[in-house]
Amino acid sequence: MNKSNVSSTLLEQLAEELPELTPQARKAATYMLENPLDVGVLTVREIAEAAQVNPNTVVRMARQIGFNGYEEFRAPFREAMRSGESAFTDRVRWLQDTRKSGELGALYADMVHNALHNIEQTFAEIDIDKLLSAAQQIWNAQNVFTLGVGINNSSARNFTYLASTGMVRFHAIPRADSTPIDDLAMANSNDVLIAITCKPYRVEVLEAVRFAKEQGITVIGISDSPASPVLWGAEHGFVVATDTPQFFPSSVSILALLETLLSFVIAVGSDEIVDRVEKFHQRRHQLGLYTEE
Amino acid sequence: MNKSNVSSTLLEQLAEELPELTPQARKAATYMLENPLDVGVLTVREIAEAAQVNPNTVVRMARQIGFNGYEEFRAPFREAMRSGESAFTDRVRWLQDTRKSGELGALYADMVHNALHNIEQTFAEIDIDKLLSAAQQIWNAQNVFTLGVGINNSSARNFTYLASTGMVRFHAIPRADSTPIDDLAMANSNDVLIAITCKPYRVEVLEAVRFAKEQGITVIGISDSPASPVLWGAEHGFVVATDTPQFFPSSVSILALLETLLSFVIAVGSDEIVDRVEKFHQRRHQLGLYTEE
DNA sequence: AGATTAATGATACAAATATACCATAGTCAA
DNA sequence: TTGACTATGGTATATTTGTATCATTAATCT
Repeated sequence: MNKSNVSSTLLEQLAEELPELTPQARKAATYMLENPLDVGVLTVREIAEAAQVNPNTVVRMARQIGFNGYEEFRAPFREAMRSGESAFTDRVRWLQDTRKSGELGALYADMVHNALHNIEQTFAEIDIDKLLSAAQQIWNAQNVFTLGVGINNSSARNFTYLASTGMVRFHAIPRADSTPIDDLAMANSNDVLIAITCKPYRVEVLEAVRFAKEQGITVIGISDSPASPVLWGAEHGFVVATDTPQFFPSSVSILALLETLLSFVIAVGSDEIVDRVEKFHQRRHQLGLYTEE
Repeated sequence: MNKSNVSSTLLEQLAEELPELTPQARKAATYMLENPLDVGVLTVREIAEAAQVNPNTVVRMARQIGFNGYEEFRAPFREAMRSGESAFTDRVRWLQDTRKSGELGALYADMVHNALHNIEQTFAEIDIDKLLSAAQQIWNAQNVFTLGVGINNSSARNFTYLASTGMVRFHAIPRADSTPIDDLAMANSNDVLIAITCKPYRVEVLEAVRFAKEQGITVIGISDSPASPVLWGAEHGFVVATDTPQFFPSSVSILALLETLLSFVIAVGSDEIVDRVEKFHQRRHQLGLYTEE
């Protein structure tokens, strides 16, 4: 983790001075901050082209930062790349270095290691065909309810939000001031329920799943154990890993799974979705919700 | 993404043809094999100097390998370094197997690979000391507001929910039917604002950050670029990687970062928190919210 | 041995590079 | 408005770059 390498401190400096820079220079600097590897490799014209600015601006930017020119500015980047110290070199190496730097370094490494391991484990266990058939049922459904209470509510909302930008009839439940079963009252066999709960299992969720099955709703269960009751009667079940060195479980792989599931739905759903998403964002740009650039 | 990267096969080819090369050319080739990073960065003269050969020899060597010149020979090296593929070896071998199983297998592998890579990249860039000082300020704060709109709202809620099981005065904003600034109206210099926004940046969030700074609130910014305006005036800034092969950005590493931040807060906050969490769950068990086992 | 060829180095040159210089388009104060 | 000033783009230039050419050396073979 030793980030005392030349380029990273230089990048920090660049980030600090970013607001002081002239608009075009900032555009150039922004590109370089986001693509530091390019700096070491590309020429003035090339990077100007990539950053969509005038080559001159690149040189001027380097001057505003305090160098004599682009060449001088680029030197430390090249040096960093040559010696391989440019970021994200060896994953294992920096994790090990981190381990040595005190207690918190160890905690940090554990957290990262766990996150990576959870994702690996989760996706290693999952059957692509099952994921696909779940995605198909979602695509064909009339309504899709995603149920998570407590910590998992945020995952349900995340998924629903993403899905809603391209498709209609996605609902995160329970809604505020409601209960899962109430929210499912109107659902029927054309609908899908994605139910998420991990140990210790929340009774509302299990009850909702039971209710859903009675109604003929297709149930996709997500849990942290293959023995979980949410998977019992579920048409599709996915098991995620949620370990942390902390008292709380990690939602990272649940989210990763949901994102992947959504990507499958999109793949199944063809281009229709893409168009809708574009319009969604266009509308928002027009509304001024986003800053330009 | 595709790890059948150009440079490595090129290097293999170079190694194979090494014996056929002329002595000086071999000297040059040997140096390049041992210092492939140099190739992407150095000029003919520079690398000739480094390899202790005549500049001409370098060009001739490239020709003997089958290129039109050094420039053409160097191109794949530069490209590899630009995209950062020169550094890391693939984490999970099973991903490559997956790749072969059809289109959806490739999508699956891409999603997983991205999730892993995003986490790696995110945590490789983050400075533990900064994370620690952010955690300390959170622990010492009177109120902690976590702000995310759109997709990031779920991350804010997730973090707030987790934190609230062990600590009081955490708030996810904007609350329903409210605006970020309204929710911050009561905040002051004893408080902390964690502001999350990724490209395209949401103006509400930027405005809230500006407002927060005026009020003297400590700002922790989380974004997907070191050039992001949320980081400009922020006391602490963290950059996360959010790439996906999809139209939507991934929240996975944001969540992983927040979980790690929370674990640091807990580490800073000593055992107090642990006790409270235990009581929190005991209470819930008593209330019958959980199923036994 | 000398004759022939391959390998290497020195120098020359055209293209590309970073940058200096100048012109123009905005921007703000008076 | 006008005028001063800043930011930006276009063009010119000195330098560096990759490469071609030629001279020299070393190796190989009658």
